[in-house]
Amino acid sequence: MDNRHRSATQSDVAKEVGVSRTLVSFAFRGAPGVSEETKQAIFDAAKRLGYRPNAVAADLARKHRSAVGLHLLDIRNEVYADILSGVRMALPQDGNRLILSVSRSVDGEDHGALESLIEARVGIIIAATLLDSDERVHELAKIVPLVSVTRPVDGVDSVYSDDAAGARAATEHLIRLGHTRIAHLAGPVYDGHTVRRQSYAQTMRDAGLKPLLLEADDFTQDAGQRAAAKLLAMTDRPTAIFTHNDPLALGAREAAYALGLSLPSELSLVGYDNSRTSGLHGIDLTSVDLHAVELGRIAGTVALERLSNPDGPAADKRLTPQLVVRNSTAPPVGNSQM
Amino acid sequence: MDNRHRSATQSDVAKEVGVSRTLVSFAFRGAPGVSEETKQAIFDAAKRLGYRPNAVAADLARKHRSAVGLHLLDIRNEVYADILSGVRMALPQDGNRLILSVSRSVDGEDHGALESLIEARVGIIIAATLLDSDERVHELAKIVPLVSVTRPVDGVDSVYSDDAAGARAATEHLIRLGHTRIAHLAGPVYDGHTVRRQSYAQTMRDAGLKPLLLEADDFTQDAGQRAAAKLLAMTDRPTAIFTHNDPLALGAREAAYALGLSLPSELSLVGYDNSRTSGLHGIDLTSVDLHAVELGRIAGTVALERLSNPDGPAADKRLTPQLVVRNSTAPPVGNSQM
DNA sequence: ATGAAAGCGCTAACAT
DNA sequence: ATGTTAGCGCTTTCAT
Repeated sequence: MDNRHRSATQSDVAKEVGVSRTLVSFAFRGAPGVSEETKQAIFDAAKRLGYRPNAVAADLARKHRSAVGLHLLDIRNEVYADILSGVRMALPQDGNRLILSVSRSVDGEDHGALESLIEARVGIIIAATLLDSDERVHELAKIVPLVSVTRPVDGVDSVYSDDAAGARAATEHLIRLGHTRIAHLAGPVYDGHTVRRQSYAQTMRDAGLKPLLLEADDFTQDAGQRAAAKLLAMTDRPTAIFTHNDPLALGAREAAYALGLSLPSELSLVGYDNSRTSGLHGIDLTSVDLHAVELGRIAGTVALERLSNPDGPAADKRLTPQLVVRNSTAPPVGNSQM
Repeated sequence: MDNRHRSATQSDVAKEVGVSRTLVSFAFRGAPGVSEETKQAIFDAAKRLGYRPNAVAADLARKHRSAVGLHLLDIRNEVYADILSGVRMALPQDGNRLILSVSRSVDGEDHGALESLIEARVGIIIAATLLDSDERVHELAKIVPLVSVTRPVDGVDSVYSDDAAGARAATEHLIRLGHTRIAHLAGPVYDGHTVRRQSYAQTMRDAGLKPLLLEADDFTQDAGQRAAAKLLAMTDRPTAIFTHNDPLALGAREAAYALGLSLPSELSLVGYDNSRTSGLHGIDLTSVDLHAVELGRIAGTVALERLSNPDGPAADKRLTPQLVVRNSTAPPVGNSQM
């Protein structure tokens, strides 16, 4: 009884018109060698029968796979939504199916996610963000072409932002304002995701300052709030915090207000993402723009290229992030020593 | 040369082990009737050859289609990201492929979007939000099972929030605070998407007040800012604005600040969505929560049910929204008369 | 427990 | 211009 929605096939159309299936196939793909007359007859019959091409069967018959698998770490994070919309922009209107896989939670074990994309026989996987180990990423890349977004992986198509430069710009901005006790609120640690913290630490040391790093247990606003609360409870609490991403910064912001602190006079804050929220009046969060939409757009383009040229050299597209200074950062006040 | 990534098939495994394809198929689906011994041999060989089941071919061979097509109006709107994550929660870990289709822009012509989902032969389409005419929705539903999220459609599985109640609650909240010049900032008009404005207008009239409605040309923050700027430039400008959604409200907020107004003393604002942003310190936007994640979760559940019972009666799940009062609303001040 | 064979809806040589 | 035939990788009767 599953045939309630069974649709007509090429055979049905062929029978109706009185021609072979081949002609129907040709007609629908605009292949040459079908007379105008029969073409019309075929389209008419198709319409009458409500025939729709079955893209899946077509893909199976053709050898090549055109579907694009998109893996998103956390769709509720604006960055990933932006990447998704960038990818969409790059893909042709009606060309490649987009098969989505979103991580359930940041459990580090993205296993199932990519696995299901592979079983769906996508022609390529765009992954933003891969949390797996470098080793495993290489294994996966052997099975299916991979475009790593947000994280550079050797020998694998990579589209990312220069995190070292971004973190340096953020840290230097705070140092230049006169801050000395600058903390970095990082996320959980994963292969390929420690660039920002390292660049921060290096920049601090280069300035003769002591790095103060705290890891949040997730990349969310709540995690940021919890972690920042600890940071702000310290006897010699930092006068500035630079966070791994905007949600974390927004969480830190809540923690600060909960303590009655006011920004930026008593605490300077720098986020990372330059999400729409950060530009809102009253939020005014200084943040590093990593051009997420652009990242997605380029990733989509790279994927398309890879699909048509499987053996070309791995792409390595690095965008330069941009520090957007707003009103959440200011020089430290003299009496904020305690 | 496309075979660089060609993976092993059941035949390859069968050959390697020295059994028939049938056994391999059985073994991988856990079908009964395969001895432990051969099962082991099969799995071993599969591993050796790097065999991966081809879910697409399997779907083709089986008659029923298990893939779920998800249509999202605007992924950069948090509501849709929430719906997506709700849907994900409802679908079994590794069960149903999720094929995504996102509208390029709000051009009203979602045509291609759903069309490509149909050609991808998904078993069901979860659509949030359908902008098409009622008539066309019914046509589509004849071709493939449809779950309409966010908008009730007669005879079609629908999962939505009681917009009339939400809009009424918002409007009454403002009336109760003492406002009389309350404007409604609506979005572009589409079939099935005028409930909020109508409920607002009705509530106003019921209170003996005159509705003041303005349509933004999109559902975005920018559109909201543009439209609100007009509203606030009126000689007898409203003392309160209730918007169709949060981005629109956030835009109105920017417009207000750009004019040097302060909230909520000089302008009360009520949004709709209760997005994360609205709860931020300094934003504090009073908003109607439509439980987007829950909407998605239920839609996923309904879709699964429909897949296993194509002929059941259409589901009609209506959630009750909740007004969340924050600090963007207050009584009008006496001297705000102009 | 195991295998043979037909078929899912389509494409792609290879005829005619 | 049109038709024939063999697959694509898998599931599923039906035999054995």
